[in-house]
Amino acid sequence: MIPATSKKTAKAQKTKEVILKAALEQFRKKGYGGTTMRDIAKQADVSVGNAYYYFQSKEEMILEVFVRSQRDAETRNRETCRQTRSFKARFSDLQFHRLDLLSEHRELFVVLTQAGIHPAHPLSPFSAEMAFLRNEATALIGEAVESSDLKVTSSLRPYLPRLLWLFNLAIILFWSLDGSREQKNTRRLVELSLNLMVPLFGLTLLPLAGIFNRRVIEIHDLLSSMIRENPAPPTHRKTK
Amino acid sequence: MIPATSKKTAKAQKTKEVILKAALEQFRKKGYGGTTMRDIAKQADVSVGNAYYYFQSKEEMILEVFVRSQRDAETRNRETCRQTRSFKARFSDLQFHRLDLLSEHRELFVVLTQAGIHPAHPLSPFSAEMAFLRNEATALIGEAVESSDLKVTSSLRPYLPRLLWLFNLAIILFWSLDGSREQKNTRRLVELSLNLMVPLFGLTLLPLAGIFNRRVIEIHDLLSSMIRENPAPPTHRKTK
DNA sequence: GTCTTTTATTGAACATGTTCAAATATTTTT
DNA sequence: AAAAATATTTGAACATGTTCAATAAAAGAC
Repeated sequence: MIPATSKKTAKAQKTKEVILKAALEQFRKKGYGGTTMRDIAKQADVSVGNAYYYFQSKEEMILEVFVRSQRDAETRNRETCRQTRSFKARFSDLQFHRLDLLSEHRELFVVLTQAGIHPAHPLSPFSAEMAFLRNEATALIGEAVESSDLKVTSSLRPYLPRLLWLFNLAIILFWSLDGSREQKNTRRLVELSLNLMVPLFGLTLLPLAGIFNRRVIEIHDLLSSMIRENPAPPTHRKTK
Repeated sequence: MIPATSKKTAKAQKTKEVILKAALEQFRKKGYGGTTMRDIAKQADVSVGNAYYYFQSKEEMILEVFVRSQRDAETRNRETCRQTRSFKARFSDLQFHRLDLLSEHRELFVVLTQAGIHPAHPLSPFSAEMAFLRNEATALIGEAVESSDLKVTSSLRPYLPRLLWLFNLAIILFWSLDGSREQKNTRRLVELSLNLMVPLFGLTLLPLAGIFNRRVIEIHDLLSSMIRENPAPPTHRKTK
Protein backbone atom coordinates (compact mmCIF):
# COMPACT_ATOMS: atom_id res chain seq x y z
CA MET A 1 0.00 0.00 0.00
CA ILE A 2 0.91 3.55 -0.38
CA PRO A 3 3.22 4.55 2.40
CA ALA A 4 1.76 7.99 2.99
CA THR A 5 -0.62 8.56 5.90
CA SER A 6 -0.33 5.10 7.28
CA LYS A 7 0.94 4.34 10.73
CA LYS A 8 -1.62 6.42 12.53
CA THR A 9 -4.50 5.17 14.56
CA ALA A 10 -6.13 1.89 13.79
CA LYS A 11 -9.42 3.69 13.54
CA ALA A 12 -8.05 5.94 10.87
CA GLN A 13 -7.01 2.97 8.81
CA LYS A 14 -10.53 1.66 9.10
CA THR A 15 -12.07 4.94 8.03
CA LYS A 16 -9.93 4.92 4.95
CA GLU A 17 -11.15 1.46 4.17
CA VAL A 18 -14.76 2.52 4.60
CA ILE A 19 -14.31 5.46 2.29
CA LEU A 20 -12.61 3.37 -0.34
CA LYS A 21 -15.33 0.79 -0.25
CA ALA A 22 -17.98 3.48 -0.54
CA ALA A 23 -16.18 5.00 -3.47
CA LEU A 24 -15.94 1.72 -5.30
CA GLU A 25 -19.56 0.95 -4.77
CA GLN A 26 -20.57 4.32 -6.08
CA PHE A 27 -18.24 4.02 -9.04
CA ARG A 28 -19.73 0.69 -9.91
CA LYS A 29 -23.23 1.99 -9.54
CA LYS A 30 -22.93 5.33 -11.26
CA GLY A 31 -19.60 5.28 -13.01
CA TYR A 32 -16.60 7.38 -12.15
CA GLY A 33 -17.82 10.52 -13.81
CA GLY A 34 -21.29 10.12 -12.40
CA THR A 35 -20.07 9.88 -8.85
CA THR A 36 -19.39 13.04 -6.91
CA MET A 37 -17.18 13.34 -3.91
CA ARG A 38 -20.29 14.31 -2.01
CA ASP A 39 -21.88 11.03 -3.01
CA ILE A 40 -18.92 9.11 -1.74
CA ALA A 41 -18.73 11.01 1.51
CA LYS A 42 -22.41 10.52 2.09
CA GLN A 43 -22.27 6.82 1.41
CA ALA A 44 -19.27 6.43 3.70
CA ASP A 45 -21.00 8.61 6.26
CA VAL A 46 -18.13 11.05 6.60
CA SER A 47 -17.56 14.60 5.51
CA VAL A 48 -16.14 15.52 2.13
CA GLY A 49 -13.09 16.98 3.74
CA ASN A 50 -12.42 13.74 5.53
CA ALA A 51 -12.20 11.86 2.27
CA TYR A 52 -9.54 14.32 1.25
CA TYR A 53 -7.66 13.60 4.40
CA TYR A 54 -7.09 10.07 3.17
CA PHE A 55 -6.97 10.54 -0.57
CA GLN A 56 -5.19 13.30 -2.34
CA SER A 57 -7.79 13.37 -5.06
CA LYS A 58 -10.72 11.52 -6.49
CA GLU A 59 -8.40 9.92 -9.01
CA GLU A 60 -6.12 8.59 -6.34
CA MET A 61 -8.84 6.31 -5.08
CA ILE A 62 -8.54 4.41 -8.30
CA LEU A 63 -4.89 3.87 -7.76
CA GLU A 64 -5.47 2.11 -4.49
CA VAL A 65 -7.43 -0.57 -6.33
CA PHE A 66 -4.62 -1.07 -8.73
CA VAL A 67 -1.93 -1.31 -6.11
CA ARG A 68 -3.81 -3.96 -4.25
CA SER A 69 -4.31 -6.05 -7.33
CA GLN A 70 -0.62 -5.84 -8.09
CA ARG A 71 0.21 -7.48 -4.80
CA ASP A 72 -2.27 -10.16 -5.50
CA ALA A 73 -0.96 -10.85 -8.96
CA GLU A 74 2.51 -11.18 -7.57
CA THR A 75 2.03 -14.22 -5.40
CA ARG A 76 -0.19 -15.82 -7.96
CA ASN A 77 2.26 -15.39 -10.79
CA ARG A 78 5.08 -17.00 -8.87
CA GLU A 79 2.95 -20.09 -8.72
CA THR A 80 2.37 -20.10 -12.43
CA CYS A 81 6.07 -19.73 -13.02
CA ARG A 82 6.62 -22.87 -11.05
CA GLN A 83 4.12 -24.72 -13.18
CA THR A 84 5.37 -23.88 -16.63
CA ARG A 85 8.46 -22.68 -18.39
CA SER A 86 6.56 -21.42 -21.41
CA PHE A 87 7.12 -17.73 -21.74
CA LYS A 88 3.85 -17.20 -23.50
CA ALA A 89 1.91 -18.98 -20.81
CA ARG A 90 3.65 -17.09 -18.05
CA PHE A 91 3.23 -13.73 -19.62
CA SER A 92 -0.41 -14.19 -20.57
CA ASP A 93 -1.16 -15.39 -17.12
CA LEU A 94 0.51 -12.36 -15.63
CA GLN A 95 -1.68 -10.11 -17.72
CA PHE A 96 -4.94 -11.82 -17.30
CA HIS A 97 -4.92 -12.74 -13.72
CA ARG A 98 -4.82 -9.12 -12.81
CA LEU A 99 -7.15 -7.94 -15.50
CA ASP A 100 -9.74 -10.49 -14.53
CA LEU A 101 -9.52 -9.38 -10.95
CA LEU A 102 -10.15 -5.84 -12.00
CA SER A 103 -12.70 -6.49 -14.67
CA GLU A 104 -15.46 -4.83 -12.74
CA HIS A 105 -13.50 -1.62 -12.63
CA ARG A 106 -12.38 -1.46 -16.18
CA GLU A 107 -13.72 2.00 -16.65
CA LEU A 108 -11.58 3.35 -13.85
CA PHE A 109 -8.44 2.60 -15.75
CA VAL A 110 -9.41 4.88 -18.53
CA VAL A 111 -9.34 7.65 -15.97
CA LEU A 112 -6.06 6.46 -14.59
CA THR A 113 -4.59 6.37 -18.06
CA GLN A 114 -5.81 9.84 -18.80
CA ALA A 115 -4.07 11.15 -15.76
CA GLY A 116 -1.04 9.03 -16.43
CA ILE A 117 -0.43 10.40 -19.87
CA HIS A 118 1.60 13.07 -18.23
CA PRO A 119 4.78 11.47 -16.85
CA ALA A 120 5.00 14.11 -14.15
CA HIS A 121 1.52 13.40 -12.84
CA PRO A 122 1.73 11.47 -9.57
CA LEU A 123 -0.53 8.78 -10.96
CA SER A 124 1.44 8.31 -14.13
CA PRO A 125 3.11 4.92 -14.45
CA PHE A 126 6.21 6.91 -15.35
CA SER A 127 6.19 9.14 -12.32
CA ALA A 128 8.62 9.06 -9.44
CA GLU A 129 5.75 8.38 -7.08
CA MET A 130 4.93 5.21 -8.97
CA ALA A 131 8.51 4.03 -9.08
CA PHE A 132 7.91 1.41 -6.44
CA LEU A 133 4.96 -0.07 -8.27
CA ARG A 134 6.71 0.10 -11.59
CA ASN A 135 9.75 -1.64 -10.21
CA GLU A 136 7.69 -4.36 -8.64
CA ALA A 137 5.89 -4.97 -11.87
CA THR A 138 9.04 -4.93 -13.94
CA ALA A 139 10.77 -7.29 -11.57
CA LEU A 140 7.85 -9.65 -11.77
CA ILE A 141 8.06 -9.69 -15.52
CA GLY A 142 11.76 -10.25 -15.18
CA GLU A 143 11.13 -13.35 -13.09
CA ALA A 144 8.72 -14.63 -15.68
CA VAL A 145 11.28 -14.19 -18.43
CA GLU A 146 14.25 -15.46 -16.50
CA SER A 147 14.00 -19.20 -16.51
CA SER A 148 11.49 -19.40 -19.32
CA ASP A 149 11.84 -21.00 -22.71
CA LEU A 150 12.01 -17.65 -24.44
CA LYS A 151 14.69 -17.51 -27.08
CA VAL A 152 16.29 -14.16 -27.46
CA THR A 153 19.76 -12.78 -27.91
CA SER A 154 21.54 -12.08 -24.69
CA SER A 155 22.25 -8.49 -25.66
CA LEU A 156 18.56 -7.78 -25.63
CA ARG A 157 17.68 -9.80 -22.60
CA PRO A 158 18.34 -7.17 -19.95
CA TYR A 159 15.96 -4.81 -21.69
CA LEU A 160 13.13 -7.24 -22.00
CA PRO A 161 11.44 -6.65 -18.66
CA ARG A 162 11.02 -2.98 -19.29
CA LEU A 163 10.03 -3.41 -22.90
CA LEU A 164 7.45 -5.94 -21.89
CA TRP A 165 6.28 -3.66 -19.14
CA LEU A 166 5.67 -0.96 -21.70
CA PHE A 167 3.79 -3.46 -23.80
CA ASN A 168 1.86 -4.32 -20.69
CA LEU A 169 0.78 -0.70 -20.32
CA ALA A 170 -0.54 -0.70 -23.83
CA ILE A 171 -2.51 -3.83 -23.13
CA ILE A 172 -4.06 -2.36 -20.03
CA LEU A 173 -5.12 0.67 -21.99
CA PHE A 174 -6.68 -1.44 -24.70
CA TRP A 175 -8.39 -3.57 -22.12
CA SER A 176 -9.86 -0.64 -20.29
CA LEU A 177 -11.56 0.38 -23.50
CA ASP A 178 -12.45 -3.08 -24.67
CA GLY A 179 -16.19 -3.50 -24.67
CA SER A 180 -16.22 -6.97 -26.20
CA ARG A 181 -17.75 -9.77 -24.21
CA GLU A 182 -15.41 -10.78 -21.40
CA GLN A 183 -12.80 -8.65 -23.07
CA LYS A 184 -12.28 -11.25 -25.74
CA ASN A 185 -10.55 -8.71 -27.93
CA THR A 186 -7.90 -8.03 -25.35
CA ARG A 187 -7.21 -11.73 -25.05
CA ARG A 188 -6.93 -11.89 -28.77
CA LEU A 189 -4.61 -8.93 -28.91
CA VAL A 190 -2.28 -10.44 -26.37
CA GLU A 191 -2.31 -13.74 -28.17
CA LEU A 192 -1.65 -12.20 -31.55
CA SER A 193 1.02 -9.89 -30.26
CA LEU A 194 2.85 -12.68 -28.54
CA ASN A 195 2.62 -14.82 -31.64
CA LEU A 196 4.23 -12.00 -33.51
CA MET A 197 6.80 -11.05 -30.90
CA VAL A 198 8.06 -14.38 -29.71
CA PRO A 199 9.27 -15.57 -33.10
CA LEU A 200 10.75 -12.15 -33.73
CA PHE A 201 12.69 -12.48 -30.51
CA GLY A 202 13.92 -15.78 -31.83
CA LEU A 203 15.19 -14.06 -34.93
CA THR A 204 17.36 -11.75 -32.85
CA LEU A 205 19.71 -14.70 -32.48
CA LEU A 206 20.60 -14.62 -36.14
CA PRO A 207 23.97 -13.09 -36.94
CA LEU A 208 22.48 -10.44 -39.20
CA ALA A 209 20.10 -9.28 -36.53
CA GLY A 210 22.67 -7.27 -34.64
CA ILE A 211 21.78 -3.99 -36.23
CA PHE A 212 18.10 -4.48 -35.44
CA ASN A 213 18.85 -5.41 -31.90
CA ARG A 214 20.85 -2.30 -31.37
CA ARG A 215 18.01 -0.20 -32.66
CA VAL A 216 15.55 -1.84 -30.37
CA ILE A 217 17.81 -1.00 -27.48
CA GLU A 218 18.06 2.58 -28.61
CA ILE A 219 14.30 2.84 -28.77
CA HIS A 220 14.12 1.30 -25.35
CA ASP A 221 16.47 3.95 -24.01
CA LEU A 222 14.51 6.72 -25.61
CA LEU A 223 11.25 5.55 -24.16
CA SER A 224 12.89 5.01 -20.82
CA SER A 225 13.91 8.63 -20.74
CA MET A 226 10.27 9.38 -20.02
CA ILE A 227 10.53 7.55 -16.75
CA ARG A 228 11.15 9.54 -13.62
CA GLU A 229 13.22 7.53 -11.28
CA ASN A 230 12.58 7.70 -7.60
CA PRO A 231 14.90 10.28 -6.10
CA ALA A 232 14.61 9.51 -2.38
CA PRO A 233 14.43 5.79 -1.70
CA PRO A 234 14.28 5.34 2.08
CA THR A 235 12.00 7.86 3.79
CA HIS A 236 8.49 7.77 2.51
CA ARG A 237 6.49 10.84 3.09
CA LYS A 238 3.87 13.03 1.54
CA THR A 239 5.04 13.16 -2.04
CA LYS A 240 2.94 16.13 -3.00
CA MET B 1 -13.16 23.43 -40.55
CA ILE B 2 -15.67 21.86 -38.34
CA PRO B 3 -19.04 22.03 -40.03
CA ALA B 4 -21.03 22.99 -36.96
CA THR B 5 -22.00 26.62 -36.42
CA SER B 6 -20.45 27.93 -39.54
CA LYS B 7 -22.33 29.57 -42.34
CA LYS B 8 -23.85 32.27 -40.22
CA THR B 9 -22.90 35.90 -40.26
CA ALA B 10 -19.49 37.05 -41.24
CA LYS B 11 -19.27 38.88 -37.98
CA ALA B 12 -19.87 35.68 -36.09
CA GLN B 13 -17.02 34.04 -37.92
CA LYS B 14 -14.83 36.91 -36.89
CA THR B 15 -15.85 36.66 -33.27
CA LYS B 16 -14.93 33.02 -33.26
CA GLU B 17 -11.55 33.95 -34.62
CA VAL B 18 -11.05 36.56 -31.95
CA ILE B 19 -11.93 34.14 -29.21
CA LEU B 20 -9.63 31.47 -30.58
CA LYS B 21 -6.77 33.88 -30.82
CA ALA B 22 -7.38 35.05 -27.28
CA ALA B 23 -7.46 31.48 -26.08
CA LEU B 24 -4.20 30.60 -27.75
CA GLU B 25 -2.49 33.64 -26.38
CA GLN B 26 -3.65 32.84 -22.90
CA PHE B 27 -2.67 29.21 -23.26
CA ARG B 28 0.77 30.22 -24.37
CA LYS B 29 1.10 32.68 -21.55
CA LYS B 30 -0.32 30.68 -18.69
CA GLY B 31 -0.65 27.16 -19.96
CA TYR B 32 -3.86 25.30 -20.62
CA GLY B 33 -4.56 24.44 -17.03
CA GLY B 34 -3.67 27.89 -15.84
CA THR B 35 -6.08 29.58 -18.19
CA THR B 36 -9.70 29.91 -17.17
CA MET B 37 -12.59 30.41 -19.49
CA ARG B 38 -13.09 33.74 -17.79
CA ASP B 39 -9.56 34.70 -18.72
CA ILE B 40 -10.21 33.87 -22.31
CA ALA B 41 -13.51 35.69 -22.44
CA LYS B 42 -11.99 38.75 -20.86
CA GLN B 43 -9.07 38.80 -23.23
CA ALA B 44 -11.39 38.39 -26.20
CA ASP B 45 -13.71 40.99 -24.71
CA VAL B 46 -16.77 38.82 -24.84
CA SER B 47 -18.84 37.03 -22.25
CA VAL B 48 -18.10 33.54 -21.07
CA GLY B 49 -21.32 32.28 -22.51
CA ASN B 50 -20.37 33.61 -25.88
CA ALA B 51 -17.25 31.54 -25.99
CA TYR B 52 -19.46 28.52 -25.43
CA TYR B 53 -21.57 29.54 -28.35
CA TYR B 54 -18.64 28.91 -30.62
CA PHE B 55 -16.82 26.13 -28.82
CA GLN B 56 -18.45 23.20 -27.22
CA SER B 57 -15.82 23.08 -24.53
CA LYS B 58 -12.49 24.44 -23.52
CA GLU B 59 -10.86 21.36 -24.96
CA GLU B 60 -12.44 21.88 -28.31
CA MET B 61 -10.48 25.04 -28.81
CA ILE B 62 -7.39 22.90 -29.00
CA LEU B 63 -8.85 20.85 -31.75
CA GLU B 64 -9.31 23.84 -33.97
CA VAL B 65 -5.57 24.39 -33.93
CA PHE B 66 -4.96 20.85 -34.95
CA VAL B 67 -7.45 20.86 -37.77
CA ARG B 68 -5.90 23.93 -39.28
CA SER B 69 -2.44 22.48 -39.17
CA GLN B 70 -3.67 19.36 -40.89
CA ARG B 71 -4.82 21.39 -43.87
CA ASP B 72 -1.52 23.09 -43.99
CA ALA B 73 0.46 19.88 -43.82
CA GLU B 74 -1.57 18.51 -46.65
CA THR B 75 -0.52 20.90 -49.38
CA ARG B 76 2.99 20.94 -48.14
CA ASN B 77 3.34 17.18 -48.15
CA ARG B 78 2.14 16.87 -51.71
CA GLU B 79 5.09 19.00 -52.67
CA THR B 80 7.51 16.82 -50.82
CA CYS B 81 6.08 13.77 -52.52
CA ARG B 82 6.84 15.34 -55.83
CA GLN B 83 10.42 15.91 -54.79
CA THR B 84 11.36 12.48 -53.51
CA ARG B 85 10.30 8.90 -53.80
CA SER B 86 11.98 7.90 -50.58
CA PHE B 87 9.38 6.61 -48.18
CA LYS B 88 11.41 7.56 -45.17
CA ALA B 89 11.86 11.11 -46.36
CA ARG B 90 8.21 11.48 -47.19
CA PHE B 91 6.98 10.08 -43.94
CA SER B 92 9.38 12.01 -41.74
CA ASP B 93 8.48 15.16 -43.54
CA LEU B 94 4.81 14.51 -43.02
CA GLN B 95 5.40 14.16 -39.31
CA PHE B 96 7.68 17.02 -38.76
CA HIS B 97 6.20 19.67 -40.87
CA ARG B 98 3.11 19.57 -38.76
CA LEU B 99 4.85 19.10 -35.49
CA ASP B 100 7.11 22.03 -36.16
CA LEU B 101 4.13 24.19 -36.94
CA LEU B 102 2.56 23.26 -33.68
CA SER B 103 5.64 23.28 -31.56
CA GLU B 104 4.49 26.26 -29.57
CA HIS B 105 1.40 24.41 -28.51
CA ARG B 106 2.90 21.12 -27.60
CA GLU B 107 1.32 21.11 -24.20
CA LEU B 108 -2.14 21.33 -25.69
CA PHE B 109 -1.80 17.96 -27.26
CA VAL B 110 -1.36 16.28 -23.97
CA VAL B 111 -4.81 17.53 -23.13
CA LEU B 112 -6.14 16.43 -26.46
CA THR B 113 -4.65 13.00 -25.96
CA GLN B 114 -6.12 12.73 -22.51
CA ALA B 115 -9.55 13.39 -23.87
CA GLY B 116 -8.94 11.20 -26.87
CA ILE B 117 -8.11 8.14 -24.84
CA HIS B 118 -11.78 7.41 -24.85
CA PRO B 119 -12.81 6.45 -28.40
CA ALA B 120 -16.31 7.72 -27.78
CA HIS B 121 -15.15 11.17 -26.78
CA PRO B 122 -15.83 13.66 -29.56
CA LEU B 123 -12.21 14.72 -29.55
CA SER B 124 -10.81 11.23 -29.75
CA PRO B 125 -8.98 10.47 -32.97
CA PHE B 126 -11.09 7.33 -33.03
CA SER B 127 -14.44 9.06 -32.71
CA ALA B 128 -17.10 9.38 -35.35
CA GLU B 129 -16.82 13.14 -35.11
CA MET B 130 -13.18 12.94 -36.04
CA ALA B 131 -13.77 10.61 -38.95
CA PHE B 132 -13.25 13.33 -41.50
CA LEU B 133 -9.91 14.36 -40.05
CA ARG B 134 -8.79 10.80 -39.63
CA ASN B 135 -9.67 9.97 -43.19
CA GLU B 136 -7.87 12.98 -44.50
CA ALA B 137 -4.78 12.08 -42.55
CA THR B 138 -4.90 8.43 -43.54
CA ALA B 139 -5.37 9.32 -47.17
CA LEU B 140 -2.41 11.63 -47.02
CA ILE B 141 -0.26 8.86 -45.65
CA GLY B 142 -1.62 6.64 -48.37
CA GLU B 143 -0.44 9.09 -50.99
CA ALA B 144 2.99 9.18 -49.43
CA VAL B 145 3.26 5.41 -49.50
CA GLU B 146 1.76 4.93 -52.92
CA SER B 147 4.45 5.75 -55.39
CA SER B 148 7.29 5.57 -52.91
CA ASP B 149 10.25 3.25 -52.86
CA LEU B 150 8.87 1.33 -49.89
CA LYS B 151 9.24 -2.39 -50.30
CA VAL B 152 6.46 -4.38 -48.77
CA THR B 153 4.32 -7.34 -49.66
CA SER B 154 1.19 -6.44 -51.54
CA SER B 155 -1.03 -8.25 -49.07
CA LEU B 156 0.01 -5.80 -46.39
CA ARG B 157 0.00 -2.70 -48.52
CA PRO B 158 -3.67 -1.79 -48.15
CA TYR B 159 -3.28 -1.79 -44.40
CA LEU B 160 -0.24 0.41 -44.28
CA PRO B 161 -1.93 3.78 -44.25
CA ARG B 162 -3.92 3.00 -41.18
CA LEU B 163 -1.08 1.23 -39.43
CA LEU B 164 1.16 4.18 -40.09
CA TRP B 165 -1.57 6.52 -38.92
CA LEU B 166 -1.66 4.66 -35.63
CA PHE B 167 2.08 4.93 -35.41
CA ASN B 168 1.63 8.60 -36.13
CA LEU B 169 -0.64 8.96 -33.13
CA ALA B 170 1.96 7.43 -30.92
CA ILE B 171 4.55 9.84 -32.24
CA ILE B 172 2.35 12.82 -31.56
CA LEU B 173 1.84 11.66 -28.03
CA PHE B 174 5.54 11.21 -27.47
CA TRP B 175 6.21 14.58 -29.01
CA SER B 176 3.71 16.35 -26.84
CA LEU B 177 5.58 15.11 -23.81
CA ASP B 178 9.04 15.51 -25.22
CA GLY B 179 10.89 18.19 -23.33
CA SER B 180 14.21 17.73 -25.08
CA ARG B 181 15.64 20.68 -26.96
CA GLU B 182 13.71 21.21 -30.16
CA GLN B 183 12.15 17.85 -29.55
CA LYS B 184 15.30 16.09 -30.59
CA ASN B 185 14.09 12.93 -28.95
CA THR B 186 11.01 12.75 -31.08
CA ARG B 187 13.11 13.17 -34.18
CA ARG B 188 15.30 10.40 -32.95
CA LEU B 189 12.36 8.16 -32.20
CA VAL B 190 10.93 8.60 -35.67
CA GLU B 191 14.30 7.94 -37.20
CA LEU B 192 14.95 4.85 -35.14
CA SER B 193 11.48 3.49 -35.65
CA LEU B 194 11.65 3.93 -39.36
CA ASN B 195 15.05 2.29 -39.47
CA LEU B 196 13.52 -0.63 -37.70
CA MET B 197 10.27 -0.75 -39.59
CA VAL B 198 11.36 -0.20 -43.15
CA PRO B 199 13.68 -3.21 -43.31
CA LEU B 200 11.04 -5.27 -41.55
CA PHE B 201 8.58 -4.31 -44.22
CA GLY B 202 11.14 -5.49 -46.73
CA LEU B 203 11.26 -8.86 -45.00
CA THR B 204 7.52 -9.31 -45.51
CA LEU B 205 8.36 -10.15 -49.11
CA LEU B 206 10.11 -13.35 -48.09
CA PRO B 207 8.14 -16.53 -48.68
CA LEU B 208 8.24 -17.53 -45.03
CA ALA B 209 6.83 -14.20 -43.90
CA GLY B 210 3.25 -15.05 -44.78
CA ILE B 211 2.29 -16.09 -41.32
CA PHE B 212 3.68 -12.91 -39.80
CA ASN B 213 1.93 -10.79 -42.34
CA ARG B 214 -1.36 -12.37 -41.56
CA ARG B 215 -0.88 -11.68 -37.88
CA VAL B 216 -0.08 -8.08 -38.51
CA ILE B 217 -3.30 -7.79 -40.45
CA GLU B 218 -5.22 -9.37 -37.63
CA ILE B 219 -3.73 -6.93 -35.18
CA HIS B 220 -4.63 -4.15 -37.52
CA ASP B 221 -8.21 -5.31 -37.61
CA LEU B 222 -8.38 -5.57 -33.88
CA LEU B 223 -7.07 -2.08 -33.36
CA SER B 224 -9.35 -0.79 -36.06
CA SER B 225 -12.32 -2.09 -34.19
CA MET B 226 -11.76 0.81 -31.80
CA ILE B 227 -12.53 3.24 -34.57
CA ARG B 228 -16.04 4.63 -34.78
CA GLU B 229 -16.92 5.21 -38.37
CA ASN B 230 -18.97 8.20 -39.27
CA PRO B 231 -22.62 7.17 -39.24
CA ALA B 232 -24.51 10.26 -40.39
CA PRO B 233 -22.59 12.28 -42.95
CA PRO B 234 -24.90 15.20 -43.84
CA THR B 235 -26.63 16.79 -40.83
CA HIS B 236 -24.30 17.93 -38.14
CA ARG B 237 -25.72 18.72 -34.79
CA LYS B 238 -24.91 18.78 -31.12
CA THR B 239 -23.15 15.52 -30.58
CA LYS B 240 -23.33 15.67 -26.83
C1' DG C 1 -5.53 12.52 35.82
C1' DT C 2 -4.53 16.82 33.58
C1' DC C 3 -1.94 19.30 30.04
C1' DT C 4 0.11 19.21 25.40
C1' DT C 5 0.72 17.61 20.99
C1' DT C 6 -0.76 15.05 17.22
C1' DT C 7 -4.31 13.08 14.42
C1' DA C 8 -8.95 13.10 12.60
C1' DT C 9 -13.15 15.35 11.20
C1' DT C 10 -16.16 18.88 9.78
C1' DG C 11 -18.66 21.88 6.60
C1' DA C 12 -18.54 26.14 4.64
C1' DA C 13 -16.01 28.62 1.14
C1' DC C 14 -13.58 28.63 -3.24
C1' DA C 15 -12.37 27.88 -8.21
C1' DT C 16 -13.71 26.92 -12.50
C1' DG C 17 -15.99 24.46 -16.49
C1' DT C 18 -20.55 24.65 -18.11
C1' DT C 19 -25.56 25.77 -18.75
C1' DC C 20 -29.50 28.57 -19.49
C1' DA C 21 -33.20 31.86 -19.79
C1' DA C 22 -33.40 36.30 -21.09
C1' DA C 23 -31.87 40.29 -23.88
C1' DT C 24 -30.01 42.19 -28.04
C1' DA C 25 -28.66 42.25 -32.77
C1' DT C 26 -29.16 40.69 -37.40
C1' DT C 27 -31.44 38.71 -41.32
C1' DT C 28 -35.52 37.38 -43.76
C1' DT C 29 -40.25 37.88 -44.95
C1' DT C 30 -44.05 40.42 -46.23
C1' DA D 1 -40.12 49.51 -43.05
C1' DA D 2 -42.61 46.66 -39.75
C1' DA D 3 -42.98 42.04 -38.24
C1' DA D 4 -41.24 37.58 -37.72
C1' DA D 5 -37.64 34.55 -37.48
C1' DT D 6 -33.11 33.55 -36.49
C1' DA D 7 -28.57 34.33 -34.74
C1' DT D 8 -25.63 36.25 -31.26
C1' DT D 9 -24.53 37.82 -26.67
C1' DT D 10 -24.94 38.24 -21.86
C1' DG D 11 -24.14 37.25 -16.97
C1' DA D 12 -25.96 35.03 -13.28
C1' DA D 13 -26.66 30.40 -11.62
C1' DC D 14 -25.12 25.63 -11.28
C1' DA D 15 -22.18 21.48 -10.43
C1' DT D 16 -18.45 19.60 -8.57
C1' DG D 17 -13.44 18.85 -7.28
C1' DT D 18 -10.70 20.87 -3.83
C1' DT D 19 -9.04 23.74 0.13
C1' DC D 20 -8.98 25.50 4.69
C1' DA D 21 -9.66 27.32 9.26
C1' DA D 22 -11.87 25.65 13.08
C1' DT D 23 -13.12 21.84 16.15
C1' DA D 24 -13.15 17.33 18.20
C1' DA D 25 -10.92 13.13 19.38
C1' DA D 26 -6.99 10.48 20.55
C1' DA D 27 -2.34 9.76 22.10
C1' DG D 28 1.53 11.03 24.71
C1' DA D 29 3.99 13.49 28.48
C1' DC D 30 4.29 14.56 33.20
